[in-house]
Amino acid sequence: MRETADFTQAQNKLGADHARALLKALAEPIRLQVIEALGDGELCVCELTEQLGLAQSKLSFHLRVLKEAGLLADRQSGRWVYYRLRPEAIEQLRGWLGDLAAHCSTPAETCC
Amino acid sequence: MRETADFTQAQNKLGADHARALLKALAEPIRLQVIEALGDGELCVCELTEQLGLAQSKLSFHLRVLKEAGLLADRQSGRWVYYRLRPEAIEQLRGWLGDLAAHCSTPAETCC
DNA sequence: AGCATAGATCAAGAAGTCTTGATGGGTCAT
DNA sequence: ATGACCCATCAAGACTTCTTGATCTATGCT
Repeated sequence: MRETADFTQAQNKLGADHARALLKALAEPIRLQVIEALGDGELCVCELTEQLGLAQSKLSFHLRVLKEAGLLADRQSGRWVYYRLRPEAIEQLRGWLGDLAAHCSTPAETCC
Repeated sequence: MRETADFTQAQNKLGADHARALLKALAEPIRLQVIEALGDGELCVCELTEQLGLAQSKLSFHLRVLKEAGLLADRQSGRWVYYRLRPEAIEQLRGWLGDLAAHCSTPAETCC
């Protein structure tokens, strides 16, 4: 199972695949650290590498996952690439979870 | 990385580990199907097996993951084990995501 | 042009997760 | 007590994802 789709475009309604990509992207400690590190504003890869103490290619791998899920946006400036959060993505996921929870209100019944 | 913790207890604040377990649990198509199937109310394993067309041991594996994440509760009655949703877990995750998004509001600054 | 730095990508191996089929424990009916 | 059924668990293999180190491209400096 490979995640190749690019979910960068903002959408009001999240498809199940996009939601899964977001969930999977967030369910990883390193990626969560990246998210938190970017909470204070945009950073370039070298700064992130240093702050998190990660190998460059490892960080690059996780940045790609986050970006493909739509959680990050990047911007090149000279030699540097700056990554920043797209909080809309988190909000979209929250909305999706809300819809999911809304489906879970029917009263129980017997089975078998 | 093995998830052994039992997050069944309701808590107002979600720890990062629990949040990750929830995210990971939801980021799987079969487990999502289970959640959706249980949206209409509690079902026993044999019903789920039939509805989703899954091998029994496969379903059992995923039920365990969902239960350990706190998304499901179970109840034994005679020979049958009934599983039901714990929508609080989804709400907790929504809350956690809200907190995460709240951290992402600081203005950008230069780096390197 | 030549060199240094930032970062992406790739291939191979390590680690994690899922699937499959077999086994075992508990409950009920006979 | 025997047998049938429901379900959990286990071990082995299949498949994904992550890590590591090397290589490659692009930018900018001298």
